[in-house]
Amino acid sequence: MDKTARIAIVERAKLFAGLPPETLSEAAETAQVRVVDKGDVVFRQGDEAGHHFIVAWGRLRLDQTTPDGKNVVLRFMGPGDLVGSVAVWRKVPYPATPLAVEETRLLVWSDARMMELMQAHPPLAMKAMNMMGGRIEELQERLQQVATQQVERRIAATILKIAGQSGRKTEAGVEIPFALSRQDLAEMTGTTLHTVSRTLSGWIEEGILEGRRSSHLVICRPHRLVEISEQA
Amino acid sequence: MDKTARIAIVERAKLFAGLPPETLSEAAETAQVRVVDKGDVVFRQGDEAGHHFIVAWGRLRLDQTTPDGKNVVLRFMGPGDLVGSVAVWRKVPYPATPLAVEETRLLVWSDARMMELMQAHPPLAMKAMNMMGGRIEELQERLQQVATQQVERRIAATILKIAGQSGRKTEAGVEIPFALSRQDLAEMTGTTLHTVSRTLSGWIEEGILEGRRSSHLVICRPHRLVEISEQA
DNA sequence: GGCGCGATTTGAGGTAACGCAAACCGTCTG
DNA sequence: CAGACGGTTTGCGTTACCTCAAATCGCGCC
Repeated sequence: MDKTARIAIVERAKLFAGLPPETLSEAAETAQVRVVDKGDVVFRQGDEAGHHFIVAWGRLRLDQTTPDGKNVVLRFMGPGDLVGSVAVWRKVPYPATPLAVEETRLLVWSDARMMELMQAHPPLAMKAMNMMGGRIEELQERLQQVATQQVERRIAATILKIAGQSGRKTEAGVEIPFALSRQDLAEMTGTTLHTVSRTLSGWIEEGILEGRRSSHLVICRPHRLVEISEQA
Repeated sequence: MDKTARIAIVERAKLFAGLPPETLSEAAETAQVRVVDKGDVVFRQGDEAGHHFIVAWGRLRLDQTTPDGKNVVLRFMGPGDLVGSVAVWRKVPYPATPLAVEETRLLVWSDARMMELMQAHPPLAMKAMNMMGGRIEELQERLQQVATQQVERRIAATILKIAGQSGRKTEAGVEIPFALSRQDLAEMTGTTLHTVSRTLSGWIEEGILEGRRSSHLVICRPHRLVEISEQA
């Protein structure tokens, strides 16, 4: 990966978006590159946090495992997303495990390097706070959903959110361009894969979705899903 | 409120803790003071965000109302806690409403003033990120709880967390020193006040708690509550 | 002291969603 | 192509929790 490519990645990253070219250039130069195969993890929940990552290509699923062995999917992350920084800044162990659901390439900065960058370029700190704020809002919204809405609405909202982040238009509708299992959806919405399967089956019957038995999900009637996600 | 008092408050605030005296002094000088009566709000969800607040004395309940009229209690806040900043930094409307559950006094900074402070004192930005990170972790933990654990465990964990933040030792046990209704607990744990009431009744029977019919909750056997919050 | 309001308690019945279990189906492997 | 495997689908009994409803209590107010 040459420098131009790195700059392009850095430029697209939410953390650096809109910053002056010198900043981008310096950030790109000081980054390492790391490739993670499908199924492998970037780091593990509980590891000491020493590095910041930005996704260049690929897709990660951020998992949190509870003491009693249950798993929660906190979010999916794609190009431009920042991974691990919250823990590094707080000097606490990584609170979750990012697992590659497809081959993924990341830019890496050590704690020290990122610190230098942020001190040399103050707007970076502002950007970082902005991003963290976004995470807080997202989490508050999800908490509210899980706490007040019933399963069908949560599943609909979750699929729509993923489609909004990563969906691609095709002839048939909006496609989610990676393997998203019923188990994943269950662990994002706080339900069981059985309930997710039943719910999706229903929607496929009604022509809202396509994608029986794995393959990628395609949303044929997004508007209908929105209705479900908003229904009283 | 004189300057010494303000400095004492600023010093205790998590945002300023450990910073050099000049910083504290400058922060204290540039703050306004605001008093909010019990039952009144500091601002409303949806208002344009223009001010940062730090709780000096008193207690706030942070409420988020959903489009369909349901309410979620995001957290309780006491002395030292920062209110509103996430929205100000993100330049989005306040996403929730802080309501005073007792008379509360706050220090106030305009967006511009806080910006100046942060530019003059870079460690402030670090502190701010640290606090936001803490919120993220807290929210992730609560999401995990609501998504995977059953109601009894969630209520136990919530009471313990509140006791940890605000509890006071008394002869009978740890007391939660403000009015915490069953409705509040229900809106924090994603259940109904009926279920909370039944659960607490059970615990009072068993001597784990005291506090039938309002009055303040007292935790007589904290260890037992911890067991419940961890039980498989 | 009597009254009325809001919070709490408790009961009874219903149901959304879970847990278990079995069948099903692509896909990869040898 | 047979076989095994992992994700999925579906049925059925169970249950934790909700909803509706009523009784009870504490407190402030006149």
